[in-house]
Amino acid sequence: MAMYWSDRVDDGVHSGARPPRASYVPPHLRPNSFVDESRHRFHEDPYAFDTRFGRHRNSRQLGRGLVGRARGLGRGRGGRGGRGRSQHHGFHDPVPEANPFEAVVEKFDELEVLSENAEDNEEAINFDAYEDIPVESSGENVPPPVDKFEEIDLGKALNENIKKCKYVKPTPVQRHAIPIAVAGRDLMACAQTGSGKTAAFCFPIICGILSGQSSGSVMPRGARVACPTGLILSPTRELSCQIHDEVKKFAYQTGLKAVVVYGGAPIVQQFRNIERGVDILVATPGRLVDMIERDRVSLKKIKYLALDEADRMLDMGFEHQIRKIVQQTDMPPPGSRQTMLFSATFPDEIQRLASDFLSNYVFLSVGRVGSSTDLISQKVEHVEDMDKRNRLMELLQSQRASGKYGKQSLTLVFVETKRGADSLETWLTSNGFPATAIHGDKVQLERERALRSFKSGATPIMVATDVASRGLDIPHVSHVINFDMPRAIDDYVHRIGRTGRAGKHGAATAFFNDSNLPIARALVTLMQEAKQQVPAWLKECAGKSSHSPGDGGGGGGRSHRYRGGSKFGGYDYRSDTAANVDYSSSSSSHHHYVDSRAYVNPYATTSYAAVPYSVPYVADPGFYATQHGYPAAYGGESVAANGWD
DNA sequence: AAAAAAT
Repeated sequence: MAMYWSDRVDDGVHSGARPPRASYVPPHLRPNSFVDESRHRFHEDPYAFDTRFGRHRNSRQLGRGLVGRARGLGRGRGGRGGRGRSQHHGFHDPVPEANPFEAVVEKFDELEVLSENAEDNEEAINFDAYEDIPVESSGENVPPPVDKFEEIDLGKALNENIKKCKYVKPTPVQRHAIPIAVAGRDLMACAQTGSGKTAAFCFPIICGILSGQSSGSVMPRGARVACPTGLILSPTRELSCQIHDEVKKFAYQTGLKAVVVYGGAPIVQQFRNIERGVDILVATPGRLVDMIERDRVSLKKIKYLALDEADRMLDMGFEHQIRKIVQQTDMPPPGSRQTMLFSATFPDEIQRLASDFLSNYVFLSVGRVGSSTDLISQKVEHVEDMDKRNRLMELLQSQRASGKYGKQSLTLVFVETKRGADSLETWLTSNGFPATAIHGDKVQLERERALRSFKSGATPIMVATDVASRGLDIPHVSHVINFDMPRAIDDYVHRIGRTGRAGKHGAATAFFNDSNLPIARALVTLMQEAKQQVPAWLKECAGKSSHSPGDGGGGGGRSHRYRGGSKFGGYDYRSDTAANVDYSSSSSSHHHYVDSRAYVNPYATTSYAAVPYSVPYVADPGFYATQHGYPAAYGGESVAANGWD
């Protein structure tokens, strides 16, 4: 890569000082805008989507730096506007911002076709299925939900990007969470897998930074400490990368810079990336701690903190690191920053831990209906360990025979151990099934290669440990097989959530035997709430199992309490904690929205999701009709989406 | 007894 400004740095200004890295120039030494801009034009030239979305190059230039200022004025909040940022990037950014939409052009083509169909079919959508969207919010003065993105002033640039993402309408979690977050409130949000959580916390962060007053990520003179304004933490490297890809799309041409850091990859390159300025840092905990300890990242400017898969982040293995990051650094305390926690599952105990990080927060729970669990046909088979491979083979053969196999119909197989993943992959491959495997013992490059190969359909089967259970948005996963059941029901929820995304149908098959008895009860409850047929033998197992780690009855160890009695995927623990004096006061309010119609939503009858659900939910009786067969309409039509979950 | 996450 050419180093445009290294000369400039070396001559004069810094002659006596330690020579900076060739790739790094402190913001105050970067060249002025006009010189830079001409170079920009040259480098940026072929923007595929420009014609596609009818954008003019002028508007792109406008978008760089000016938009923020214009918006700031428009809101009367002024302050920093575009100026603070452009001191270290924006017009001055030496590295042209890559077009984050280019990579998904194919996907857009697909989407256009599908959304046309969706419009045709719109009236066929079974809105009875959405009759009782249970949305519950609690906390003081909860900002009301919106029905359209336009109802919130997210700013011109962000609105443009939302359009480019083809998000026509907010998903339920977005409708509720975005107004809460844009109002500056802390938030604990429980929303189903595949329901658009990433955008729900990204939009407010981007919007907030753009309109904020702080000088944000401008680096101190001569220092190489990056001071991001927004921090997004996630539990796996791949998920962090995925979030980063989304953030780049949402923040495109806003002048904001998003960088991702994670382990298993050369830290030097990541240092280079953050040195160029970072407004929004996406990270896995370990690498971030490392960078903080090396004084390369400071969290003192953090105004927005988001934890994705927050329950996992506060789980035993992670809690220490998270506390270190959130409570033992120079990060501003709750109240001085805005904190948002998102997950599909939120056990009480984790909520209790999480409240340490929050200040007067709103709890939001968006229920199952219209979410992935309703769109996933769940099936449990009693299979002994020694029969699992044969049964898996039968399933795969049956899928192949019915054409539900290949690029558009991926199968994700979850196993318990890393070793198990490797051996199953080998076995599948040697039996003629193109499979790959992903787990934490593989080097990062292999992990990424496996994921790519799976996504592309080159190997339509992927064997995975729980490294792939959370958050990953892999289009076209039509079948999730729990070859080994997880120990905790929450993990089951996340695993099956890899299918049935963005309104698409999915199937989940679990191999269950006596070693899984501990989660039988929680599994039955979960399936019943998702209106799934539960085999009689499984109910019997549930009766037999004394205490499951998921039903709230168990004691000791990691606790995954599943609220059998709740209609919701999540439940504000504050509302049944008498001891919690902070929130049981009369000043707190408790909203319970049932149905997009009960809460007047004239748009609910047209399209429900950001990416319209094109497939009406109709329970497939054929799924259970045959013991081994798979339904013909398996998987339905796909509506690919990004930023879901 | 498992997976993940820093080197």
